[in-house]
Amino acid sequence: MTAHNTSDKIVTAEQLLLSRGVKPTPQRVVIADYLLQTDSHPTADEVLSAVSEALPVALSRATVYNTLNTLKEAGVIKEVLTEPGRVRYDANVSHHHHFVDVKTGKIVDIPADKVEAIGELLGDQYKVHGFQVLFYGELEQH
Amino acid sequence: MTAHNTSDKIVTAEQLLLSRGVKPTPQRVVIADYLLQTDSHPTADEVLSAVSEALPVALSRATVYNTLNTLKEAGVIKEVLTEPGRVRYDANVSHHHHFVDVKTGKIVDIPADKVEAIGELLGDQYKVHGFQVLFYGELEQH
DNA sequence: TCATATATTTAGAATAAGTCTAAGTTGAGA
DNA sequence: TCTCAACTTAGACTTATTCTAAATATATGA
Repeated sequence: MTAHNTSDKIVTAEQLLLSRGVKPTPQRVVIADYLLQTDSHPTADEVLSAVSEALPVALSRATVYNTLNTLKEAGVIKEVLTEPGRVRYDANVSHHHHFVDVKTGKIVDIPADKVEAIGELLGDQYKVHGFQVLFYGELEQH
Repeated sequence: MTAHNTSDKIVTAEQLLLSRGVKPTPQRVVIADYLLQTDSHPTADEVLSAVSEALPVALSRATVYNTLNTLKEAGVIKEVLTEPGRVRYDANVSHHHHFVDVKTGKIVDIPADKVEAIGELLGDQYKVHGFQVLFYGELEQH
């Protein structure tokens, strides 16, 4: 299966892993592939069950966690924290934001340019209850 | 002990709880009080040890969790999600953002108005590696 | 005040997400 | 083909949090 990465070129999960220096084992390929073709921001457990049922070979929970960490360290995927106690994963590693529907829990990507005029905006597509900007970086001394 | 809430009036933790319809038991008062006078965005465990050591009476872990959930539901405090696997708490319930120092883990509040021109900004006080806008709200149908 | 109902707190058991460990499997290169 | 390092695995372990059931405290009404 193929998927779009941040560039416009269509790449296979295998090619993507190779390009990031990750050995494309069958388990890693199938997990990366699943993340590339979904927009559902799944948890590790959701990855495990989705991939397991579409797969003949068994896949262990430990491998799912190992692989997600490997892919994250290699820059192939990103963590998304939206709710307490669970980590979600996103194969869209471009700079973007997230909109969480508080009723359904659905998470959709918001392109970075949409957020330039952060206050208003999204007005006709989304009912924004609130938003949280989370900065990562370094404090200067004192 | 007294603390500033979002208004300028100085209120005791007890007065704050009463105003939010939460019965001010000693345990709740001491926990709310601790949160009001710190800016460290502590986890439940950090609340437990900080409050326990400053307290003659024992305080159980379950009470800390119960109280944090009660205070959150009453709007006295907010959850802050910055890292996987841990929930932090903030008695500043005004609309504001957070800056996480990736070296030290220190979390500081960023006033909402600072974020109006989100891209540049913070330039001379902080080295911003990146930021994440997290929206909460509701999707319109389709 | 006393009795009773209700809310709160507690210790510890239970759960859930994630990590670790040690053994087994795989595959690339000599 | 053999070997070694990398990878995967099951299940034990850890950590954060919730649940349970009993004990305690508080409020209410006679």
